[in-house]
Amino acid sequence: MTSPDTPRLAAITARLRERGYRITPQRLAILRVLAESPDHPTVETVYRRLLPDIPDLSLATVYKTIAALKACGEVLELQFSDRDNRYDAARPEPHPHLICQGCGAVADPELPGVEAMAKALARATGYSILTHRLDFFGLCPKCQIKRDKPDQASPPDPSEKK
Amino acid sequence: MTSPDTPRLAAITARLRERGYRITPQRLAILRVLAESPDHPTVETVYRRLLPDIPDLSLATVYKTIAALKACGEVLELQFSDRDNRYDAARPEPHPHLICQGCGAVADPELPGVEAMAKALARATGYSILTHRLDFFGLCPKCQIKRDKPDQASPPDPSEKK
DNA sequence: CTTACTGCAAAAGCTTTGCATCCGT
DNA sequence: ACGGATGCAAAGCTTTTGCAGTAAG
Repeated sequence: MTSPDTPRLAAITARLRERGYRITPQRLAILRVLAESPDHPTVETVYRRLLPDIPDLSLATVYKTIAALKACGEVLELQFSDRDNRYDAARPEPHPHLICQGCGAVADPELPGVEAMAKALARATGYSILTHRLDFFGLCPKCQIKRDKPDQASPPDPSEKK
Repeated sequence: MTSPDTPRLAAITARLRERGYRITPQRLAILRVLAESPDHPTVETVYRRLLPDIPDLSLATVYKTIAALKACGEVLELQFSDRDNRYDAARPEPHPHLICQGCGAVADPELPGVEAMAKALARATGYSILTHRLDFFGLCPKCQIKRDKPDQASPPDPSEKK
């Protein structure tokens, strides 16, 4: 029932182990979701996806596992103050995101050039730039259509909610 | 004692008025801070700066005033989930920020090119892009120096804290 | 005068923490 | 066995909300 480890998942567990973290079944499952979900899940989403398989999983464990990943630099955290943070352990290095304000989808567009901006900025300002965040907010094609038909409005993330 | 209105402050109050919002002394003071502070203050910071002049000001009023500004599109909100949000009513349109992780300073570097990226992205993905956020995180020159002398570490925002 | 605004306190979220028990290594 | 991890519940923080009194237009 357990799928084979992807290279990325293997790299994460290796890193955690060498930092002294233990790989428990809960952690492995959480890491798998974080490393293999292309949708930048929230903590809640990770939790709910795993609950059927691990009925006594706790939200705290998901938070703590993500804290471990952050300490190792193995996850990218997209912070929001008005909604749940979202996580990407598949690509922990900073990269641009395209966020649909209709359905909440988060995509990873290919968009080079930011690194160059960072270098130019560092040169111009004297700052040492360690990381960055580039998010574009808008409406995906689907939500643009739905926006025109007020009948069937598009609630954020209709699939999995409280 | 009251400084003359800057053009930006006048524009904000005009916009609020035409939307049916009332300009109270508290609001005017809050708007003044938000529109004229170059340091992207937090709600707490706005509150503490005004407390000497308006001793019974409440935090809720600051939050509510910012909500009004957001509804009118007259303030830029930089959201963080692990610290207070920061606000810029001087330049409400999206623009890059340079954030020092040592002292918490937020600067407005001149850095064109993001708009072009947004247009290219919209074309390539079919998304309609409404806004964006570009933040660079690093250490300002001062904090780089302090980082080397562990003696006098640089606490975030040494001037005004709880 | 009408209706929005203020300040206070309570409520709401999301995230973190304390602790006893459990289980990787 | 040792020491970190888990799960539960409580605590923490920032932000929002409800309400009675107050004041802008």
